[in-house]
Amino acid sequence: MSSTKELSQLLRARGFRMTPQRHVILKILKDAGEHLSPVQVYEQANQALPGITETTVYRSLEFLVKNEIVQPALDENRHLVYEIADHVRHHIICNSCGAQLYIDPDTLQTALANLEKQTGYRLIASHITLFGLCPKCKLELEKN
Amino acid sequence: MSSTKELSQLLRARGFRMTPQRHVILKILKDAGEHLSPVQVYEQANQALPGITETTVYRSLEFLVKNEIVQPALDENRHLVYEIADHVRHHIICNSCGAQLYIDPDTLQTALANLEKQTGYRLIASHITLFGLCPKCKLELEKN
DNA sequence: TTCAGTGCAAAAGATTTGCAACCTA
DNA sequence: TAGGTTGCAAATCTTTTGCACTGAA
Repeated sequence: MSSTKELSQLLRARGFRMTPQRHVILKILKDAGEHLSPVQVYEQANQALPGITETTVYRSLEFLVKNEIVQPALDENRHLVYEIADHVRHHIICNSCGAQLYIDPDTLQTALANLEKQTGYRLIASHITLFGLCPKCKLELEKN
Repeated sequence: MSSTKELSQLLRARGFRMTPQRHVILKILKDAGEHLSPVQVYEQANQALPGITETTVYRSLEFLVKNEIVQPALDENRHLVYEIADHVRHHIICNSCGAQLYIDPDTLQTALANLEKQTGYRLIASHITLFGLCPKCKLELEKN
């Protein structure tokens, strides 16, 4: 991910600002290395920056998503979580038992590149969450 | 999608039951043809079956997901929605303006088939939601 | 008849809003 | 200094839980 200084410049160029709150939230997500719920972010942020509010955390997360710095995903309970958008990481969640499996990014890369060409959209493809059934639950359900 | 009778048998074989509530919820999602929020499902269900509770709607939706009959997705505000899992439909949501675009299913099919082979998971791939930037917002952000 | 499923009521949890004060650039 | 951002407080919306009762098979 870019340095804080680079980010500040980027945001400023877009008419926004870098603030201590956004900086702290960013650092938390970066250090976590996995997705966190808004409440988890708030709890950690409140350690680093006592007095920060949940309102600010919610607003900051939305802001960071819109600026492609942070990425939304669903956790195993289908709750909204956020993570830093600095690397590619896809995973599958089992609808039945919640088991999670991280998967080879390359398998999807070609298809996603094609999609970008077809649609003109730029994909924020650093994290795609697929739902399915893990081998164990698949067997279980197929028993009928 | 299978008939209600077939579904009843399937569920029964798994030790569960088909109830009027589940039947109504299923019909609503089927007729809607698009994803609905739990509250939207509840409102419609309450027309067809006065007295049904939101509790039941939430529990039924979770139940139907676990049995692969219904599929979770995120809407443009990143809220959880549900839809029937009877056909393939993927889409991209613009992180910035919320614009939605349905995309050619074939582009992803090969990659997803490979994934199933690699992981042993069965993917419930009837609806994948990708996040990105639409051409318009992409330009906007690229101005810096 | 059995036990999965529902309704009820309440609690808990998550998210949003308006507005004045604040502080980054 | 300007206007983007935050804190505060409250409202609102969403989701979950325990328990007794009901009804599908």
